[in-house]
Amino acid sequence: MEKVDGRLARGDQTRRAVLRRAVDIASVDGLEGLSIGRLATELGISKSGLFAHFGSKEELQLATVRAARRIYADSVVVPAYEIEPGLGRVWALSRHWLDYSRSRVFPGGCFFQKVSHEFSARDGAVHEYLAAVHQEWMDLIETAVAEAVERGELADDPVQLAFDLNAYYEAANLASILHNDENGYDRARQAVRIRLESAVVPGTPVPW
Amino acid sequence: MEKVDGRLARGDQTRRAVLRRAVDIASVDGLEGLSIGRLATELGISKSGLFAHFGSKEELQLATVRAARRIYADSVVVPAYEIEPGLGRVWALSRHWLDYSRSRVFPGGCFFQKVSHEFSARDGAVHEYLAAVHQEWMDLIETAVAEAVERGELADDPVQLAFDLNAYYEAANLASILHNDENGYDRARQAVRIRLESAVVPGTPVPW
DNA sequence: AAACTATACGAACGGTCGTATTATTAGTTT
DNA sequence: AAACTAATAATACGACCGTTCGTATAGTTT
Repeated sequence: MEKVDGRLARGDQTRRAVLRRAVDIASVDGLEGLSIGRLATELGISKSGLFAHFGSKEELQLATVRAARRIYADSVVVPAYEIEPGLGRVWALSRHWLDYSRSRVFPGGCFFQKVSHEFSARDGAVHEYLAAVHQEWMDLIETAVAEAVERGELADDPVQLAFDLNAYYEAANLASILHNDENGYDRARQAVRIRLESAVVPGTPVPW
Repeated sequence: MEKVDGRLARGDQTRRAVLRRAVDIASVDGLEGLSIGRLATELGISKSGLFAHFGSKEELQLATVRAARRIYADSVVVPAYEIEPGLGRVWALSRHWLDYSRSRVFPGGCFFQKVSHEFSARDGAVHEYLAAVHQEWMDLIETAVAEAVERGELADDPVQLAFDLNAYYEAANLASILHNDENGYDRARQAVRIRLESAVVPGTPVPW
């Protein structure tokens, strides 16, 4: 993948550029709307040259999802994990998720919401990978909540609370893109706060 | 549209059959995955004959969304409106929505969640219509909540509560299709109950 | 310098897409 | 039965799809 001196081989540079563009296109038009010819034209390279990097459309789609997962992790998970475990981290996770959607890290809003719905009712490798990423994400929220419970800051079922929080995020994302306004984010932020307040152990200092 | 004796003209029968199949396909593969050739083949009619009913792909898509809206209204809104206005109706709305998703009125789960995400970041008539239907739906929940508030059964901001409830519905729908299990529905039902309990005026008889 | 590998290219393939034009059938009206 | 209208079909079009192939070039290794 990488040379010893840190530079990228020629092919990896291309691959990286392709995937950076691919995630943006897919966040708007989906992984099927992402066509190889269109991608090549937009990047000014040949269709066949691009194709050779992946070998099949499905491999391109999988690579695109993997690339999006890295960007997502950097935008949401990493910053939230800089906060100490506990209620503060749960709150940070919520804030960063909503910022990630609002700031259009992907131009079409949350990449994963888009393509998860696109592939939700099909089968194949892409569906399975997306289902795994979704589960991974839910587990991550549940863990963050469970840590806050262990510390005596929250008292609630982590699975239920994680479900609720994630529901607010996604509803805000869809509303903002569909209606092109940002009201949903305030609604979601409010929903998160109310929901956390209903679970917070009295006396716990609160991060908002 | 309809003859005086109640029978449908030949063309309307075809149109109806086309749209019934179209909503099913679109709920699985989206409105772009819904191709005219495929639709004609599955119905055993000619592509050109089918095409003549709509005149363009976009018109077919719009007609499909309108057809889905009718089915949705019959499955969710009508049954909920048989209940008296108030908390009972809000609860009925939630139950019927979750049943509508769970029972796969559309094989791919909620038609509108699917195609709303598909067209969320594009522009054109389909996007606009879907945004309007989404708003119409949110208004409907808000109204149901507001009626319960007027009756002194709930005390909360109707817009906020409607946002939260709808978020639970959609999260359950996605989880159930993506992972092919029904746990999400119980989670959502629980979330709705908890959220309503947090807003219910003490002394109000509760419908669950 | 020669041999080899990685990368990119242009051209073409069989298919399917949405759409347009023209013909044929079925139903209704006179 | 003839005339007319509504509905369906047949055929064709250019554009784009994912994919394959043969070839050219650039970079590295010997």
